[in-house]
Formats: sequence, structure tokens, C-alpha cells
Amino acid sequence: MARLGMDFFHRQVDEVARDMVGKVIFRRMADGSVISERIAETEAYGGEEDLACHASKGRTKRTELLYGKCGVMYVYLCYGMHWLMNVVTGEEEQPQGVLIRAGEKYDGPAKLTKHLGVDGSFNGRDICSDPEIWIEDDGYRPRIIEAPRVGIDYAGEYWKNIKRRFIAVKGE
DNA sequence: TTAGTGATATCC
DNA sequence: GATATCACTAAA
Repeated sequence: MARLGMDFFHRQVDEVARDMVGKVIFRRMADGSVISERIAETEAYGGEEDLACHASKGRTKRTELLYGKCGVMYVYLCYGMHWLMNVVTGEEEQPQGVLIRAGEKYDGPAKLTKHLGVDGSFNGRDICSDPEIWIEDDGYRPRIIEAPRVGIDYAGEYWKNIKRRFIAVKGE
């Protein structure tokens, strides 16, 4: 087991998103217990031209984190009730991030964050050094399917259709 | 298919 | 200050 560090996230967002599939996310709860969940699905967002990336519309208070240091969590409240969890990747000054969409047992971005107890208080934390949440590589290497991202109809035909979504194949 | 929900951004 | 938007889920 090896905890993922800065070097893992300091790469092209597409590579990081792909490599994160199959890794295990750990969470130390307030009562001291530790739960884990293998990542089954991610999506890559980023590049200044990526219309699906929040930061494409301009650098704002909210998206500021995406321009910052890699390894930092970007947690965002969607539709007033769902927390979505991302990890910033790549160079500083480049808005890039990986959305963690699903775990093996918790399929769906908001279900995953709910299970892990991740909310707005995790926004801006460094997943490489935070004592309450981290990601490890246990050597598992699933076969990975690439697919178009979902839920970004507003981003236009091109960005809607490119394959920046990575899904683990079960049982391999 | 649609109702629910609230932070953020954008427009007065 | 007000409105429009949104990387979703559950219920029907």
C-alpha cells in the first residue's frame, strides 16, 4: 500500500483520471474509525478551452482552487443537496481536476460523498497530507473503459462527446 | 419525467 | 437586491 502523493497528481488530468480508477480512497471518521472505498469511475475536467470545466467561464472565487496546487480537493455543492468531489491535478495556473463519480459499492457522485462524509468543509484540503482523507494504491489494476462525460449538455457537441470519463470493468 | 434544493454568478 | 443556472438523486 502506498499513499498517493503530489507526483501522482502532478500530471495531465486525463492520465491522472485514468490512473485513479482502481485506487482506494480512505476516510477517517470523527469517531476514529476508518472506511475505504475503491474508485470505480472518474471524469477529467480541464484545459482552459474545456467548456465543461467550471473554470472555463473564468477564474472566480469558486474555481480559484482549480488553478491552484495539485492534490487539493475541490468539493462543490450541486443542486442544493449533493456534494461532488474533485481533486486538482496538473500545473498551477491551469484549471484541471478529476471528478470522482463512483465507488465500487456506491455508484453515483453524491452517494459516494455522502457515504464518505465529505462535504464543503473538505473544500481546499490537500488529499496528499490530510489526516482525515487520502488515497492509496494497493496494486489493483482494473481494465478501464473510456466514455463521454455525462451531465454537461451545456458544453457543446465537441466537449460533450470526447471521452474523458473512465470506468473500471468489474471482475477484472 | 419531474420535483426538490441552495451556493454561486450574473444581472439589475 | 433578484434571478438563472447547475459535473444530481429519488420518487413516480
